[in-house]
Amino acid sequence: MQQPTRLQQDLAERIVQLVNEDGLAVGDLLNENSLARRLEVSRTPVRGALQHLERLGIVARRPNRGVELIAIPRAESITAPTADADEDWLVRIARDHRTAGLPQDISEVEIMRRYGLNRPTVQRVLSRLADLEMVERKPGYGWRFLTGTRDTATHDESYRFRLMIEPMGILEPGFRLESSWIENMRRLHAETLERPWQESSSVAFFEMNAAFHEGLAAASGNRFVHTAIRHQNQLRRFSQYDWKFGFERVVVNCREHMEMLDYLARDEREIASLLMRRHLERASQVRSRTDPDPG
Amino acid sequence: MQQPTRLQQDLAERIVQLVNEDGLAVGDLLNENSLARRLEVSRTPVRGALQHLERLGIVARRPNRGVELIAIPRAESITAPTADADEDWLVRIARDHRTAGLPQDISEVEIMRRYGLNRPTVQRVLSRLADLEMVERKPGYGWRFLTGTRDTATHDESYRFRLMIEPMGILEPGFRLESSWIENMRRLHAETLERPWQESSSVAFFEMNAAFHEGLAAASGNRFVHTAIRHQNQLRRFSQYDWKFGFERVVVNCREHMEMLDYLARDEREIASLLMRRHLERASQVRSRTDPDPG
DNA sequence: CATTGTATTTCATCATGACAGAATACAAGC
DNA sequence: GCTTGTATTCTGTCATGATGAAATACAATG
Repeated sequence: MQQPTRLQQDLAERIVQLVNEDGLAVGDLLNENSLARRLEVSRTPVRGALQHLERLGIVARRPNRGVELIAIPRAESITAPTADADEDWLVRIARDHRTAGLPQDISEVEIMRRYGLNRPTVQRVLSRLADLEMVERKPGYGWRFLTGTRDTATHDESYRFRLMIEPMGILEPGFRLESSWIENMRRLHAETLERPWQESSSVAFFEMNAAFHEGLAAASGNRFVHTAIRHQNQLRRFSQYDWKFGFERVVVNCREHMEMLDYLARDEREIASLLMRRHLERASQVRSRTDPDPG
Repeated sequence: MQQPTRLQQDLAERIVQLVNEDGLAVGDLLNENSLARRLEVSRTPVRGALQHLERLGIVARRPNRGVELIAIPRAESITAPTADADEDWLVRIARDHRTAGLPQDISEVEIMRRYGLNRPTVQRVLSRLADLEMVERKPGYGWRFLTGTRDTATHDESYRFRLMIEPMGILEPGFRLESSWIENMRRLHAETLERPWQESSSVAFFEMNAAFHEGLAAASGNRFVHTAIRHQNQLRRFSQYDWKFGFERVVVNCREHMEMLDYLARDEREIASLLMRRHLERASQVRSRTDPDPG
């Protein structure tokens, strides 16, 4: 075994996390069985993860005695480079269509040819795009892209939908926000404001933005709210990876987010909800200024 | 070719529909090419559909001249018996789990064995169940059912989510309702009230109920509202196919729906929206009476 | 006796090929 | 020239087998 599996990398990360949470020290012994039980997985992939950690010099195997902790690592040092393989194809295909690299109607084999993908992958990607209503199956064979004429309308519908949900989500009875989450978000926003803006920052900015809204949706305690917002984020990911509104809009966005965080930290949810409403209303108008709706 | 394909049956239905819409009479000729163009499909499946209609005695082929209409059928006489093959498995598997016929954790092959399904079908079904958050992939192999402890909470969350969306959907700027849809819904509801209630009516009642809410969501003109409600209906389909609240609740439900239809027919959308809010609030409390929440 | 090491079984994914149906092109008939 | 008839090509689904990884059972060791 050379390259650790996706699962093994995940487990390695989670093991490091557990080590930190349990406050273990150098020299302590880890136990394959209990790790497997806590991670809800069999011993086999746990061993793979431990071998990976061994190569990184974090643990050392003591035959028949346990796995000794050599160094306490930070979680970041293990993080796998690849996130979700399919996700990248989703974004790439959607973009290629927008930039007219792909025809409106297309077959699965055509995509296989163009991108050198195998059929299962293409099918997964297409069915995910279909969930997002970006493509649909044609009656006979093939698929058809749905975006095109409806793009500007979609934008408005998306914001009106979020206006129904996000402010109300904050008022859900089960709403509960970790203070560590708030702190983390504050830090990320502050860093974004301090760092000079570059073209390459747009993806990171988008993801922070998405994480903010998704985190609040998750905190609502209402899984349907959460699912709906995750869905929205995934959709917006296609069209907004290339941020074209300049840094001043980034500043406004971060300020508004941080204001909400302030009130949420004090559990002033009614105010936060109102701020969210205004935030979304403002954001929805941004496009109209730069790219006015012909309607 | 013996049995018409799924696609061919669909096309047969749509051809009948077109015949009715166009007001064609017995003796008129149909044209394969134009049908294929209108149905956005090649001639091949159209021919299959026409052969199907020929066997049913609705058309007759006139070689090299056209396809003659022998009888004007009602759309219902063609309707295929099978709706969506996967859908049935979805419902069945979800129910089998609820009634403890299936273990909490299960592998794909286990499902293949139990139901005699092939792997692609199992994978489609499982991934759809995963979209509905009824199952999730275990870290290693296999799947895990998520329902169980969370069922009562899910019920409340679902209604609160719908309360955010459905009343607002009626107020969407793009809202537009076909008057034929209103009439059709009125008729269905009236029939439900007149006909004696039987156990077997519960599925039909559920589907009418779902069609009402989904139709209004579609009318909102906001595709995200529509998608979200479709999603909710699919979810409720699993737990509510067996209606256990008696006929009096059916009566209340139909009356409330019909009241909304009255106002919608007069385009009194604000009132309809308010009625929808109250309707959902009442419906959400029904369970609490018959099956009180332990929390 | 608890722990790791090893072997076996089970599982899911991928690759390949067969097959049925849809798309396309061309021929034939009125 | 427009229509259906026929043949060919293309596409997607299903079936099968190979492969690598996870789950499980058992052995070995301190």
